[in-house]
Amino acid sequence: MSLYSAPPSTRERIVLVAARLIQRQGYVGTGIKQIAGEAQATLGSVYHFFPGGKEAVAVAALRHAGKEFSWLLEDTLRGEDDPSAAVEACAVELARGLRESGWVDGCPVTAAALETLGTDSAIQQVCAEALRGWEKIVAEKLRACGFTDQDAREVATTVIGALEGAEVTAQVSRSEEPLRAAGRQLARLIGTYTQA
Amino acid sequence: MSLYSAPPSTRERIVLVAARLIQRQGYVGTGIKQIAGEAQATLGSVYHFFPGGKEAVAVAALRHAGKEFSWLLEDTLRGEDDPSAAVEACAVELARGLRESGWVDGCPVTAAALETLGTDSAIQQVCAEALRGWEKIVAEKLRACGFTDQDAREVATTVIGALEGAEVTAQVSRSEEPLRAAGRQLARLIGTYTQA
DNA sequence: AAGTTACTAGAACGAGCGCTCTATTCAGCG
DNA sequence: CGCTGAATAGAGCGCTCGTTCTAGTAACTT
Repeated sequence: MSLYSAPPSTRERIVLVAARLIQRQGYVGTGIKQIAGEAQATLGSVYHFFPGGKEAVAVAALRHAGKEFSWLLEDTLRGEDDPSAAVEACAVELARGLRESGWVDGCPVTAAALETLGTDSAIQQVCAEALRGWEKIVAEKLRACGFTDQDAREVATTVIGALEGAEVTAQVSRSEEPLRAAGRQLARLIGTYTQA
Repeated sequence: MSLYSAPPSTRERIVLVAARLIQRQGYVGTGIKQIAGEAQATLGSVYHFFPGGKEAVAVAALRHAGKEFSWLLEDTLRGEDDPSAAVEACAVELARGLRESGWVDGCPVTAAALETLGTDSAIQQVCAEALRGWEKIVAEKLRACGFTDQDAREVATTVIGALEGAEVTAQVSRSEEPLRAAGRQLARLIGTYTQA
Protein backbone atom coordinates (compact mmCIF):
# COMPACT_ATOMS: atom_id res chain seq x y z
CA MET A 1 0.00 0.00 0.00
CA SER A 2 2.93 2.30 0.50
CA LEU A 3 4.39 4.06 -2.51
CA TYR A 4 7.85 2.87 -1.54
CA SER A 5 6.53 -0.65 -1.35
CA ALA A 6 8.69 -3.11 0.48
CA PRO A 7 8.56 -6.69 -0.80
CA PRO A 8 5.27 -8.04 0.54
CA SER A 9 5.42 -10.19 3.64
CA THR A 10 4.26 -13.78 3.58
CA ARG A 11 1.01 -12.79 5.22
CA GLU A 12 0.41 -10.08 2.65
CA ARG A 13 1.18 -12.44 -0.20
CA ILE A 14 -1.36 -14.92 1.14
CA VAL A 15 -4.06 -12.25 1.36
CA LEU A 16 -3.37 -10.86 -2.10
CA VAL A 17 -3.28 -14.25 -3.79
CA ALA A 18 -6.39 -15.43 -1.94
CA ALA A 19 -8.27 -12.30 -2.99
CA ARG A 20 -7.43 -12.79 -6.64
CA LEU A 21 -8.22 -16.50 -6.62
CA ILE A 22 -11.54 -16.07 -4.83
CA GLN A 23 -12.43 -13.30 -7.25
CA ARG A 24 -11.82 -15.64 -10.17
CA GLN A 25 -12.89 -19.05 -8.89
CA GLY A 26 -15.14 -18.33 -5.95
CA TYR A 27 -14.76 -19.44 -2.35
CA VAL A 28 -15.59 -23.11 -2.75
CA GLY A 29 -13.55 -23.41 -5.91
CA THR A 30 -10.38 -22.09 -4.32
CA GLY A 31 -8.29 -24.46 -2.20
CA ILE A 32 -6.02 -23.62 0.69
CA LYS A 33 -3.20 -25.54 -0.94
CA GLN A 34 -3.61 -23.58 -4.15
CA ILE A 35 -3.45 -20.33 -2.20
CA ALA A 36 -0.33 -21.47 -0.37
CA GLY A 37 1.30 -22.62 -3.59
CA GLU A 38 0.70 -19.46 -5.59
CA ALA A 39 1.64 -17.24 -2.66
CA GLN A 40 4.94 -19.11 -2.36
CA ALA A 41 4.04 -20.04 1.18
CA THR A 42 3.57 -23.40 2.78
CA LEU A 43 0.49 -24.82 4.37
CA GLY A 44 2.10 -24.37 7.78
CA SER A 45 2.56 -20.67 7.18
CA VAL A 46 -1.04 -20.20 6.15
CA TYR A 47 -2.34 -21.85 9.30
CA HIS A 48 0.19 -19.97 11.37
CA PHE A 49 -1.11 -16.59 10.20
CA PHE A 50 -4.74 -17.66 9.95
CA PRO A 51 -5.59 -20.13 12.71
CA GLY A 52 -9.20 -19.80 11.64
CA GLY A 53 -8.41 -21.76 8.50
CA LYS A 54 -9.88 -21.24 5.07
CA GLU A 55 -12.72 -19.02 6.20
CA ALA A 56 -10.36 -16.67 8.05
CA VAL A 57 -8.16 -16.36 4.97
CA ALA A 58 -11.21 -15.60 2.85
CA VAL A 59 -12.47 -12.95 5.27
CA ALA A 60 -9.12 -11.16 5.22
CA ALA A 61 -8.92 -11.44 1.44
CA LEU A 62 -12.45 -10.14 0.87
CA ARG A 63 -11.94 -7.28 3.29
CA HIS A 64 -8.81 -6.28 1.40
CA ALA A 65 -10.51 -6.58 -1.98
CA GLY A 66 -13.44 -4.52 -0.75
CA LYS A 67 -11.18 -1.70 0.38
CA GLU A 68 -9.20 -1.79 -2.84
CA PHE A 69 -12.37 -1.38 -4.87
CA SER A 70 -13.45 1.47 -2.58
CA TRP A 71 -10.25 3.33 -3.45
CA LEU A 72 -10.81 2.82 -7.16
CA LEU A 73 -14.36 4.12 -6.79
CA GLU A 74 -13.33 7.17 -4.80
CA ASP A 75 -10.51 8.07 -7.16
CA THR A 76 -12.67 7.76 -10.25
CA LEU A 77 -15.57 9.70 -8.78
CA ARG A 78 -13.20 12.45 -7.65
CA GLY A 79 -11.95 12.81 -11.22
CA GLU A 80 -15.19 14.30 -12.54
CA ASP A 81 -17.27 17.14 -11.14
CA ASP A 82 -20.51 16.27 -12.88
CA PRO A 83 -22.11 13.25 -11.19
CA SER A 84 -23.33 11.78 -14.49
CA ALA A 85 -19.84 11.91 -15.96
CA ALA A 86 -18.37 10.56 -12.73
CA VAL A 87 -20.58 7.48 -12.66
CA GLU A 88 -20.06 6.84 -16.35
CA ALA A 89 -16.32 7.08 -15.79
CA CYS A 90 -16.63 4.32 -13.19
CA ALA A 91 -18.33 2.07 -15.71
CA VAL A 92 -15.64 2.77 -18.28
CA GLU A 93 -12.95 2.07 -15.71
CA LEU A 94 -14.53 -1.24 -14.78
CA ALA A 95 -14.82 -2.17 -18.44
CA ARG A 96 -11.15 -1.42 -18.97
CA GLY A 97 -10.04 -3.54 -16.04
CA LEU A 98 -12.27 -6.38 -17.12
CA ARG A 99 -10.99 -6.43 -20.68
CA GLU A 100 -7.37 -6.18 -19.60
CA SER A 101 -7.78 -9.20 -17.32
CA GLY A 102 -9.30 -11.29 -20.09
CA TRP A 103 -12.81 -10.91 -18.60
CA VAL A 104 -11.74 -12.77 -15.51
CA ASP A 105 -11.25 -10.23 -12.74
CA GLY A 106 -14.78 -9.13 -11.99
CA CYS A 107 -16.36 -7.96 -8.78
CA PRO A 108 -14.21 -9.30 -5.95
CA VAL A 109 -17.04 -10.21 -3.62
CA THR A 110 -20.01 -11.28 -5.76
CA ALA A 111 -18.86 -14.83 -6.34
CA ALA A 112 -18.07 -15.49 -2.69
CA ALA A 113 -21.26 -13.80 -1.56
CA LEU A 114 -23.48 -15.94 -3.77
CA GLU A 115 -21.85 -19.17 -2.70
CA THR A 116 -22.32 -18.56 1.00
CA LEU A 117 -25.84 -17.17 0.91
CA GLY A 118 -27.63 -19.87 2.84
CA THR A 119 -24.99 -20.03 5.55
CA ASP A 120 -24.66 -17.16 8.00
CA SER A 121 -20.88 -17.29 7.83
CA ALA A 122 -18.54 -14.39 8.42
CA ILE A 123 -17.95 -14.23 4.68
CA GLN A 124 -21.53 -13.09 4.13
CA GLN A 125 -21.02 -10.29 6.60
CA VAL A 126 -17.83 -9.03 4.98
CA CYS A 127 -19.48 -8.98 1.56
CA ALA A 128 -22.46 -7.06 2.91
CA GLU A 129 -20.12 -4.55 4.55
CA ALA A 130 -18.24 -4.05 1.30
CA LEU A 131 -21.43 -3.41 -0.66
CA ARG A 132 -22.70 -0.95 1.94
CA GLY A 133 -19.37 0.88 1.85
CA TRP A 134 -19.44 1.25 -1.91
CA GLU A 135 -23.02 2.56 -1.84
CA LYS A 136 -21.99 5.07 0.77
CA ILE A 137 -19.19 6.38 -1.42
CA VAL A 138 -21.51 6.90 -4.38
CA ALA A 139 -24.20 8.44 -2.19
CA GLU A 140 -21.64 10.84 -0.74
CA LYS A 141 -20.68 12.02 -4.21
CA LEU A 142 -24.31 12.54 -5.17
CA ARG A 143 -25.04 14.45 -1.98
CA ALA A 144 -22.04 16.67 -2.70
CA CYS A 145 -23.64 17.39 -6.08
CA GLY A 146 -26.85 18.61 -4.55
CA PHE A 147 -28.92 15.44 -4.27
CA THR A 148 -31.29 15.13 -1.34
CA ASP A 149 -30.39 12.49 1.19
CA GLN A 150 -33.11 10.12 0.06
CA ASP A 151 -32.46 10.56 -3.66
CA ALA A 152 -28.74 10.07 -3.12
CA ARG A 153 -29.27 6.82 -1.24
CA GLU A 154 -31.73 5.34 -3.69
CA VAL A 155 -29.73 6.30 -6.77
CA ALA A 156 -26.51 5.07 -5.16
CA THR A 157 -28.10 1.69 -4.46
CA THR A 158 -29.20 1.54 -8.07
CA VAL A 159 -25.78 2.55 -9.38
CA ILE A 160 -23.89 -0.07 -7.41
CA GLY A 161 -26.42 -2.74 -8.30
CA ALA A 162 -26.39 -1.82 -11.98
CA LEU A 163 -22.61 -1.78 -12.16
CA GLU A 164 -22.46 -5.11 -10.35
CA GLY A 165 -24.92 -6.70 -12.74
CA ALA A 166 -23.45 -5.12 -15.83
CA GLU A 167 -20.04 -6.43 -14.85
CA VAL A 168 -21.34 -9.98 -14.59
CA THR A 169 -23.08 -9.63 -17.94
CA ALA A 170 -19.90 -8.21 -19.46
CA GLN A 171 -17.86 -11.12 -18.13
CA VAL A 172 -20.24 -13.74 -19.44
CA SER A 173 -20.56 -12.15 -22.87
CA ARG A 174 -16.88 -11.18 -22.98
CA SER A 175 -17.73 -7.68 -24.10
CA GLU A 176 -17.42 -4.17 -22.72
CA GLU A 177 -20.81 -3.27 -24.10
CA PRO A 178 -22.98 -4.13 -21.07
CA LEU A 179 -20.85 -1.90 -18.86
CA ARG A 180 -20.72 0.87 -21.47
CA ALA A 181 -24.49 0.75 -21.86
CA ALA A 182 -25.03 0.76 -18.12
CA GLY A 183 -22.70 3.74 -17.81
CA ARG A 184 -24.55 5.74 -20.44
CA GLN A 185 -27.97 4.92 -19.07
CA LEU A 186 -26.96 5.63 -15.47
CA ALA A 187 -25.58 8.97 -16.61
CA ARG A 188 -28.88 9.71 -18.31
CA LEU A 189 -30.78 8.74 -15.17
CA ILE A 190 -28.65 10.97 -12.96
CA GLY A 191 -29.13 13.78 -15.46
CA THR A 192 -32.86 13.73 -14.78
CA TYR A 193 -32.11 14.78 -11.21
CA THR A 194 -29.53 17.50 -11.88
CA GLN A 195 -31.44 19.20 -14.68
CA ALA A 196 -34.88 19.08 -13.10
CA MET B 1 -44.95 -27.97 -17.77
CA SER B 2 -48.42 -29.24 -18.55
CA LEU B 3 -51.37 -27.97 -16.61
CA TYR B 4 -52.47 -31.52 -15.94
CA SER B 5 -48.99 -32.30 -14.69
CA ALA B 6 -48.11 -35.92 -14.45
CA PRO B 7 -45.78 -36.88 -11.61
CA PRO B 8 -42.36 -35.79 -12.83
CA SER B 9 -40.14 -38.45 -14.31
CA THR B 10 -36.81 -39.34 -12.79
CA ARG B 11 -35.03 -37.30 -15.41
CA GLU B 12 -37.24 -34.28 -14.74
CA ARG B 13 -36.73 -34.58 -11.02
CA ILE B 14 -32.95 -34.59 -11.51
CA VAL B 15 -33.06 -31.47 -13.66
CA LEU B 16 -35.38 -29.60 -11.30
CA VAL B 17 -33.40 -30.45 -8.19
CA ALA B 18 -30.09 -29.67 -9.88
CA ALA B 19 -31.40 -26.30 -11.02
CA ARG B 20 -32.49 -25.33 -7.53
CA LEU B 21 -29.29 -26.54 -5.88
CA ILE B 22 -27.01 -24.81 -8.39
CA GLN B 23 -29.04 -21.65 -7.98
CA ARG B 24 -28.46 -21.75 -4.23
CA GLN B 25 -25.00 -23.26 -3.86
CA GLY B 26 -23.33 -22.74 -7.20
CA TYR B 27 -21.90 -25.33 -9.55
CA VAL B 28 -18.81 -26.28 -7.58
CA GLY B 29 -20.69 -26.34 -4.31
CA THR B 30 -23.31 -28.78 -5.54
CA GLY B 31 -22.43 -32.48 -5.63
CA ILE B 32 -23.80 -35.15 -7.92
CA LYS B 33 -24.61 -37.32 -4.91
CA GLN B 34 -26.56 -34.50 -3.31
CA ILE B 35 -28.53 -34.02 -6.51
CA ALA B 36 -29.27 -37.74 -6.72
CA GLY B 37 -30.27 -37.89 -3.08
CA GLU B 38 -32.67 -34.94 -3.13
CA ALA B 39 -34.16 -36.01 -6.45
CA GLN B 40 -34.87 -39.47 -5.00
CA ALA B 41 -32.73 -40.99 -7.72
CA THR B 42 -29.60 -43.06 -7.51
CA LEU B 43 -26.21 -42.33 -8.96
CA GLY B 44 -26.80 -44.95 -11.60
CA SER B 45 -29.89 -43.15 -12.81
CA VAL B 46 -28.11 -39.83 -12.99
CA TYR B 47 -25.32 -41.25 -15.12
CA HIS B 48 -27.81 -43.18 -17.20
CA PHE B 49 -29.68 -40.02 -18.21
CA PHE B 50 -26.61 -37.81 -18.29
CA PRO B 51 -23.61 -39.77 -19.55
CA GLY B 52 -21.77 -36.48 -19.71
CA GLY B 53 -21.63 -36.42 -15.91
CA LYS B 54 -21.91 -33.41 -13.66
CA GLU B 55 -21.40 -30.85 -16.39
CA ALA B 56 -24.16 -32.35 -18.54
CA VAL B 57 -26.56 -32.27 -15.61
CA ALA B 58 -25.67 -28.65 -14.94
CA VAL B 59 -26.16 -27.68 -18.58
CA ALA B 60 -29.64 -29.21 -18.63
CA ALA B 61 -30.49 -27.63 -15.29
CA LEU B 62 -29.30 -24.17 -16.32
CA ARG B 63 -31.10 -24.38 -19.64
CA HIS B 64 -34.31 -25.23 -17.81
CA ALA B 65 -33.82 -22.46 -15.26
CA GLY B 66 -33.13 -19.98 -18.01
CA LYS B 67 -36.34 -20.83 -19.81
CA GLU B 68 -38.35 -20.72 -16.60
CA PHE B 69 -37.11 -17.22 -15.90
CA SER B 70 -37.92 -16.24 -19.47
CA TRP B 71 -41.53 -17.24 -18.91
CA LEU B 72 -41.71 -15.23 -15.70
CA LEU B 73 -40.28 -12.24 -17.50
CA GLU B 74 -42.67 -12.52 -20.45
CA ASP B 75 -45.72 -12.96 -18.24
CA THR B 76 -44.86 -10.01 -16.03
CA LEU B 77 -44.05 -7.71 -18.95
CA ARG B 78 -47.28 -8.69 -20.67
CA GLY B 79 -49.21 -7.65 -17.56
CA GLU B 80 -48.54 -3.94 -18.02
CA ASP B 81 -48.91 -1.78 -21.10
CA ASP B 82 -46.63 1.02 -20.01
CA PRO B 83 -42.97 -0.10 -20.30
CA SER B 84 -41.94 1.73 -17.12
CA ALA B 85 -44.63 0.01 -15.12
CA ALA B 86 -43.81 -3.32 -16.77
CA VAL B 87 -40.14 -3.22 -15.83
CA GLU B 88 -40.91 -2.04 -12.31
CA ALA B 89 -43.36 -4.93 -11.98
CA CYS B 90 -40.51 -7.31 -12.84
CA ALA B 91 -38.40 -5.88 -10.05
CA VAL B 92 -41.28 -6.23 -7.59
CA GLU B 93 -41.90 -9.78 -8.72
CA LEU B 94 -38.22 -10.68 -8.23
CA ALA B 95 -38.26 -9.08 -4.79
CA ARG B 96 -41.32 -11.11 -3.82
CA GLY B 97 -39.76 -14.38 -4.91
CA LEU B 98 -36.55 -13.58 -3.16
CA ARG B 99 -38.21 -12.75 0.14
CA GLU B 100 -40.45 -15.80 0.01
CA SER B 101 -37.45 -18.07 -0.46
CA GLY B 102 -35.63 -16.58 2.50
CA TRP B 103 -33.29 -14.60 0.21
CA VAL B 104 -31.86 -17.81 -1.19
CA ASP B 105 -33.35 -18.32 -4.63
CA GLY B 106 -31.67 -15.64 -6.68
CA CYS B 107 -30.73 -15.53 -10.31
CA PRO B 108 -30.45 -19.12 -11.47
CA VAL B 109 -27.39 -18.67 -13.64
CA THR B 110 -25.23 -15.96 -12.04
CA ALA B 111 -23.53 -18.18 -9.53
CA ALA B 112 -22.67 -20.89 -12.03
CA ALA B 113 -21.56 -18.33 -14.60
CA LEU B 114 -19.13 -16.64 -12.22
CA GLU B 115 -17.56 -19.90 -11.10
CA THR B 116 -16.81 -21.11 -14.59
CA LEU B 117 -15.56 -17.85 -16.07
CA GLY B 118 -11.98 -18.82 -16.72
CA THR B 119 -12.90 -22.14 -18.26
CA ASP B 120 -14.57 -22.23 -21.65
CA SER B 121 -16.96 -24.94 -20.57
CA ALA B 122 -20.43 -25.55 -21.96
CA ILE B 123 -21.84 -24.05 -18.78
CA GLN B 124 -20.50 -20.65 -19.76
CA GLN B 125 -22.24 -20.89 -23.09
CA VAL B 126 -25.62 -21.80 -21.59
CA CYS B 127 -25.43 -18.88 -19.18
CA ALA B 128 -24.57 -16.49 -21.98
CA GLU B 129 -27.49 -17.80 -24.03
CA ALA B 130 -29.88 -17.31 -21.12
CA LEU B 131 -28.76 -13.73 -20.60
CA ARG B 132 -29.10 -12.94 -24.29
CA GLY B 133 -32.57 -14.45 -24.30
CA TRP B 134 -33.72 -12.33 -21.39
CA GLU B 135 -32.36 -9.17 -22.97
CA LYS B 136 -34.21 -10.02 -26.16
CA ILE B 137 -37.50 -10.35 -24.29
CA VAL B 138 -37.11 -6.94 -22.66
CA ALA B 139 -35.96 -5.34 -25.92
CA GLU B 140 -38.99 -6.80 -27.68
CA LYS B 141 -41.31 -5.19 -25.14
CA LEU B 142 -39.59 -1.84 -25.50
CA ARG B 143 -39.73 -2.00 -29.28
CA ALA B 144 -43.43 -2.76 -29.05
CA CYS B 145 -43.76 0.42 -26.99
CA GLY B 146 -42.21 2.57 -29.67
CA PHE B 147 -38.51 2.43 -28.83
CA THR B 148 -36.05 2.54 -31.70
CA ASP B 149 -34.09 -0.63 -32.25
CA GLN B 150 -30.90 0.79 -30.80
CA ASP B 151 -32.54 2.37 -27.76
CA ALA B 152 -34.45 -0.82 -27.07
CA ARG B 153 -31.30 -2.91 -27.12
CA GLU B 154 -29.22 -0.61 -24.96
CA VAL B 155 -31.96 -0.08 -22.39
CA ALA B 156 -32.75 -3.80 -22.32
CA THR B 157 -29.10 -4.59 -21.61
CA THR B 158 -29.17 -2.08 -18.80
CA VAL B 159 -32.42 -3.41 -17.38
CA ILE B 160 -31.25 -7.02 -17.25
CA GLY B 161 -27.91 -6.00 -15.79
CA ALA B 162 -29.49 -3.76 -13.19
CA LEU B 163 -32.01 -6.39 -12.12
CA GLU B 164 -29.24 -8.97 -11.94
CA GLY B 165 -27.09 -6.76 -9.76
CA ALA B 166 -29.94 -5.53 -7.62
CA GLU B 167 -30.96 -9.12 -6.93
CA VAL B 168 -27.47 -9.99 -5.70
CA THR B 169 -27.42 -6.90 -3.51
CA ALA B 170 -30.87 -7.76 -2.17
CA GLN B 171 -29.75 -11.29 -1.34
CA VAL B 172 -26.65 -10.15 0.47
CA SER B 173 -28.43 -7.46 2.46
CA ARG B 174 -31.54 -9.60 2.97
CA SER B 175 -33.81 -6.76 1.95
CA GLU B 176 -36.20 -6.01 -0.88
CA GLU B 177 -35.01 -2.43 -1.01
CA PRO B 178 -32.24 -2.78 -3.63
CA LEU B 179 -34.69 -4.37 -6.06
CA ARG B 180 -37.42 -1.86 -5.26
CA ALA B 181 -35.00 1.01 -5.78
CA ALA B 182 -33.74 -0.44 -9.04
CA GLY B 183 -37.32 -0.88 -10.21
CA ARG B 184 -38.24 2.72 -9.46
CA GLN B 185 -35.10 4.12 -11.04
CA LEU B 186 -35.39 1.93 -14.15
CA ALA B 187 -38.99 3.09 -14.52
CA ARG B 188 -37.81 6.68 -14.29
CA LEU B 189 -35.11 6.02 -16.88
CA ILE B 190 -37.56 4.44 -19.31
CA GLY B 191 -39.92 7.36 -18.75
CA THR B 192 -37.30 9.71 -20.19
CA TYR B 193 -37.68 7.89 -23.51
CA THR B 194 -41.47 7.63 -23.67
CA GLN B 195 -42.14 11.23 -22.68
CA ALA B 196 -39.46 12.86 -24.80
C1' DA C 1 -42.76 -67.19 -22.93
C1' DA C 2 -38.37 -65.46 -24.25
C1' DG C 3 -35.48 -61.79 -25.39
C1' DT C 4 -34.17 -57.09 -25.36
C1' DT C 5 -33.91 -52.70 -23.88
C1' DA C 6 -34.52 -49.03 -20.30
C1' DC C 7 -33.78 -48.05 -15.92
C1' DT C 8 -32.47 -48.64 -10.94
C1' DA C 9 -29.16 -49.71 -7.40
C1' DG C 10 -25.01 -48.97 -4.81
C1' DA C 11 -20.18 -50.68 -3.87
C1' DA C 12 -15.60 -49.24 -4.98
C1' DC C 13 -11.71 -46.25 -6.90
C1' DG C 14 -8.39 -42.65 -7.19
C1' DA C 15 -7.92 -37.91 -6.41
C1' DG C 16 -8.29 -33.94 -3.87
C1' DC C 17 -10.27 -31.48 0.05
C1' DG C 18 -9.45 -28.84 4.82
C1' DC C 19 -6.96 -29.52 8.62
C1' DT C 20 -3.60 -31.40 12.28
C1' DC C 21 0.67 -32.66 13.64
C1' DT C 22 5.59 -32.97 14.34
C1' DA C 23 10.03 -31.43 12.90
C1' DT C 24 13.11 -27.90 11.49
C1' DT C 25 15.08 -23.32 10.63
C1' DC C 26 16.25 -18.80 12.03
C1' DA C 27 16.54 -14.24 14.34
C1' DG C 28 16.87 -11.72 18.66
C1' DC C 29 18.70 -11.47 23.25
C1' DG C 30 20.47 -12.08 28.09
C1' DC D 1 26.63 -19.43 23.86
C1' DG D 2 22.03 -21.38 24.71
C1' DC D 3 17.34 -20.26 25.04
C1' DT D 4 12.94 -18.91 23.10
C1' DG D 5 9.25 -18.06 20.15
C1' DA D 6 8.00 -16.94 15.43
C1' DA D 7 7.93 -18.83 11.00
C1' DT D 8 8.61 -22.53 7.67
C1' DA D 9 8.06 -27.14 5.91
C1' DG D 10 5.38 -31.05 4.48
C1' DA D 11 3.69 -35.86 5.62
C1' DG D 12 -0.54 -37.77 6.85
C1' DC D 13 -5.56 -37.93 8.72
C1' DG D 14 -10.41 -38.56 7.73
C1' DC D 15 -13.53 -37.40 4.48
C1' DT D 16 -15.99 -36.30 0.24
C1' DC D 17 -15.66 -35.63 -4.55
C1' DG D 18 -16.86 -37.25 -9.58
C1' DT D 19 -16.77 -41.27 -11.90
C1' DT D 20 -16.89 -46.26 -13.11
C1' DC D 21 -18.46 -50.72 -12.79
C1' DT D 22 -21.26 -54.79 -12.13
C1' DA D 23 -25.87 -56.51 -10.86
C1' DG D 24 -30.55 -56.55 -10.56
C1' DT D 25 -35.35 -55.13 -11.94
C1' DA D 26 -39.20 -53.60 -14.90
C1' DA D 27 -41.40 -53.14 -19.22
C1' DC D 28 -42.16 -53.73 -23.99
C1' DT D 29 -41.54 -56.62 -28.47
C1' DT D 30 -42.23 -60.56 -31.06
